[in-house]
Amino acid sequence: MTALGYVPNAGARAMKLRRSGTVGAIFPTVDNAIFAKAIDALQRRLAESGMQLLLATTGYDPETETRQALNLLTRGVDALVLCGTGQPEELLQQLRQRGVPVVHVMSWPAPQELVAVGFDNARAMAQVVRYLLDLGHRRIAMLAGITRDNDRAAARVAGVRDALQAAGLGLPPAYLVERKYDLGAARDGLRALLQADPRPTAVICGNDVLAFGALLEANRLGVAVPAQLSIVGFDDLELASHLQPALTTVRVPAEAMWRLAAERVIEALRGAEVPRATEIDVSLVVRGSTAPPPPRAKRDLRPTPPRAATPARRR
Amino acid sequence: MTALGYVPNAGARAMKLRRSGTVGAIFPTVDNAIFAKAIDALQRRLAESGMQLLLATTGYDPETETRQALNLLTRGVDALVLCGTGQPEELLQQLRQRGVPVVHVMSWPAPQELVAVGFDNARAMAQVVRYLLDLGHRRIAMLAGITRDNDRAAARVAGVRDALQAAGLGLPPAYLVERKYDLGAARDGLRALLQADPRPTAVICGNDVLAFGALLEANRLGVAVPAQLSIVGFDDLELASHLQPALTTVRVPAEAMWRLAAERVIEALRGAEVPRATEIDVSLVVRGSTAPPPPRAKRDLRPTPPRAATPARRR
DNA sequence: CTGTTAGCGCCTTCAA
DNA sequence: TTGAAGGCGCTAACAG
Repeated sequence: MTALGYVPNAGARAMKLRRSGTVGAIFPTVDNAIFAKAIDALQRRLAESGMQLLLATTGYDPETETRQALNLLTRGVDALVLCGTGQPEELLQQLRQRGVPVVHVMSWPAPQELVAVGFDNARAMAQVVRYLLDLGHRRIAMLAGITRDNDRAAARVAGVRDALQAAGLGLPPAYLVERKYDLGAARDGLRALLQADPRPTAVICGNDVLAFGALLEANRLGVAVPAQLSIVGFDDLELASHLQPALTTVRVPAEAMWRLAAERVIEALRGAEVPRATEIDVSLVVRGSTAPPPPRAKRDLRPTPPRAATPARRR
Repeated sequence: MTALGYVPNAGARAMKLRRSGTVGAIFPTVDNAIFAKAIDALQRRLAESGMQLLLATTGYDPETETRQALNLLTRGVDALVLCGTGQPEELLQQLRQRGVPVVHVMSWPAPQELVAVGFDNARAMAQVVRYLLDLGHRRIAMLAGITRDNDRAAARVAGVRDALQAAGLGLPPAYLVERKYDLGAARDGLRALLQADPRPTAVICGNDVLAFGALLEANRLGVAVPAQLSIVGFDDLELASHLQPALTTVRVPAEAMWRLAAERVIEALRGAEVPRATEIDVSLVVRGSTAPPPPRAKRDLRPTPPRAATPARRR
């Protein structure tokens, strides 16, 4: 019978068994190494249990996320994996009443009723801030991702802001810039931050892509990293350790986290009681892009006399 | 009725309509920006036509590719998108007799009976070789991807080899190294090539990831790019234009190519007659990582007296 | 242990 | 225009 090339029909199978062996995952985009890793890990773990991944992307738009979620449900997915916990309430409610298992990844803590596997974005950033403070930095700026409709990006900004406030500092408007996660935007963001007066001695980036852009732009502008400017990223992508200087960043065990998310899905589909929120540990990896601030900048917190902003040479 | 949260059941629908509205795509891996772009483009174009992407990966293993293809068919995909044309004959035959539309992407030309959208990997590389020859290079080496089970990687090596041979040169074993597509392996590969005597004055890389690694390693070793060593990549990933020096590379219009592949799928599912093989134009983008060879190296083709190999400092 | 059958939810056809 | 019914391919329950 296999000689005849028979393969079962999944539609009929799904109809009878009332499950499709298919899990949906919705990502903001797939064009970011951190999500590529996620897809990879999810896909592999699900495949090990004979399940297939159905992929959808939202372009960071919550309405699209809702549409895609319903689309996937129509497609008969047995469960959903979502990024973060910031989904529209109406969507969450609909998923709840439909009884589809949902696992939220990358955020922790999470609202009571959600199943989540993630890390504490704010706490991680607070750790970064404390590290920079310990080095002697006082002028700490942030090159953040777009926080709108992105609970992780927002939590990272909040973490930085709160930690700075706790240290008697703050995050003034000129020290906070939001940019898309691409190298061009990141470079532009760094230039904007370098216009601030006094100029920051350290820039915390919302993720490694932003940090790569910042690093490249600093190199181009002749701003020495880390001597004149410290840069910190988030994610620890492969490239982070290869750049020169190597990037100090927050390591996220993405592979393990997404694998665990897949496991939660599988448990839930087995009918097992799954833990609500699971925290994944992240840690600061110190490399060459951070150092104490230059002596002149260390002295005080008050504005230095205005200087001409570094002119942005054309590429 | 939508107020009750009704969504149709895709299984039943698929059964009745004899199509699932689902297209399968099989990639070697998703953890490479070039494939991430591909997934993104495919997914978007299919979504525009109300179709959903089912994703599978092979880890560059042809057996896994066969298994995944059958898996996807079981899942009821209406069509398949595959990378390259190097699939096992038994798989292609099975797909043919089953009558599933299949589109092969990234390779051109393709065997008569296949529907393909791709570019001529060998010709693109020949163009790179000619460019380097015109600059005056004679010692041209290649840092290739793993060619086994990868028709694109193999075609790129063949393109380089043939073009060198046509110029009365060749690609001796010491000038050809194959490495996985990751930065660590690429750096190692560059070190290996730099041991060759005489040392190459230009290195053509199988893709941009390898080129990034080569560039980073050259920087670390203090080998000036492009003054002492020219480096060429393939793909034109975002990072290529941002690195210092910016990478000379072959631009592949990935977005357009994958979109067209999706279009071919859609046409085929409409029952339209689809063009067999469509060639996508690629072009060399000259940036800062290539220049004429250093004067000393330019002189002759014969081995220079052996020197100590560049010692590989630890990172 | 093997063989038969009902029904999963939808769409299309045919009847009223 | 609205309504009823068959069958897509499978599995599980049940009969022989």
